[in-house]
Amino acid sequence: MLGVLREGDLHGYELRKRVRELLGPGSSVSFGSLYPALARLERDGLVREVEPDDTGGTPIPMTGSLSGELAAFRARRRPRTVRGARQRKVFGLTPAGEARLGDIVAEPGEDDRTFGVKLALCRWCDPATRLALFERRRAALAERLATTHRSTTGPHGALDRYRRSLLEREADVTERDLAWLDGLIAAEHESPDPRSPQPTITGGPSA
Amino acid sequence: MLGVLREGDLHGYELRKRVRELLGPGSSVSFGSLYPALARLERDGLVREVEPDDTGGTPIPMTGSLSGELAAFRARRRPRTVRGARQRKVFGLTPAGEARLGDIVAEPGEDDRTFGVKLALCRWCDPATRLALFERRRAALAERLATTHRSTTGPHGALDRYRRSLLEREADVTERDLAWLDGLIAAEHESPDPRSPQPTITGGPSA
DNA sequence: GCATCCATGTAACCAGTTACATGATTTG
DNA sequence: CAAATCATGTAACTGGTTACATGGATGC
Repeated sequence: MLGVLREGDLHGYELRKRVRELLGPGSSVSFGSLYPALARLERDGLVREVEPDDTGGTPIPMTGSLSGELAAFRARRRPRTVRGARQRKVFGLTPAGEARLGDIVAEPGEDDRTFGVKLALCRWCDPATRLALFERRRAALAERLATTHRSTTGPHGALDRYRRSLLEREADVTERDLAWLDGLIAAEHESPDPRSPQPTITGGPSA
Repeated sequence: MLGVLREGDLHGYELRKRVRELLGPGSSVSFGSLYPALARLERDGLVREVEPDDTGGTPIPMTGSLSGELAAFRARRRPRTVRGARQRKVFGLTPAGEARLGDIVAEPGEDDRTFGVKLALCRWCDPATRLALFERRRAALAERLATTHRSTTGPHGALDRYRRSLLEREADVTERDLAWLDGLIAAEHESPDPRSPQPTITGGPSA
């Protein structure tokens, strides 16, 4: 949620949609978990209700140069029955929230799910943290590959063909992920920070 | 747990180890979840405490020579301090548990995690159910591939390179999984039920 | 005016993790 | 005998899902 909000202020309903598409199909983020989580974040001072500056909520243009953070102190609950802006509560990251987001990407201990999320958000952290994330992931995958190979030739000699196939697939995916990560790491060394430059030449974010 | 018990009676401690290795590295099954779950299964009549017949539990010296202790049905909590058989409670599947296991593999709605588990256990269900499982999974992956491709060329034109790479990897893995599943399905058509035959010719378990 | 979507929440329930408590067995 | 491992549990905390309750906005 912090990572999605980093890209622009949003209200809960829209935030949920973004989170769902970020986590990919099959993800389950219900309102019953999202709103309490949002309330917790607000209580901890990581997000804050802000003026709806319409960068979020509507699928409008791109490059929302995130001009938020301004005029946030005036965010009060006045009835905004303006067309297209109902009783929505729009949230934005606080500085503390941004810091927390950086910490989350930086702190170790990512599994398959969380690594995907971190990768999707790592644009917002500094190049060193990002590279460390990649290297950590690479080490974890290498370790896993070794474990998987041990399993195939392991003590339980008699694996049925389904489990064997499962292990083979696992090894295969892990190997490819390693190569994929190597590519990411190499790209990182070439141009460590793709966010600020916004290069219109060197194959930037947009095709 | 039902699936692991299907292969032999086990006590909780050993069951946890088996479940952990079944779910692969990075899985987290704690005692605090396992024992209550086991208690629920027993309450629901899916598992039952049985005599330890040493097929599972210890790879150590067999034949506990538990002589004429007649300890059979009255497996009370009395201290059975026989060597190699401590105060363990060994559980086995009941017929209802076996049926439930079959139902679980058969019922739709598997995500990435649960499909792996089902595949690892599908040896125990009938070929038709198994094939249906594979076909369902195949359809789900095809759907996902389409979704992923829509995302790459989607409305949010501006994907940073990390997200783009993530989507490309996702598409790649999904494509390979489709091919992998096709292989499994083909193999299924060739020999639908590999549990009894145990062919020693067509590329056995060990390399 | 009624259905439907948008939008925000709350309450009951369920389940998992961590940490704790206990004790038996084996091993050095 | 002390420490490590095996083995079974319980309690507190956390957090997620489902279902429910509410209400404004939009379209027919």
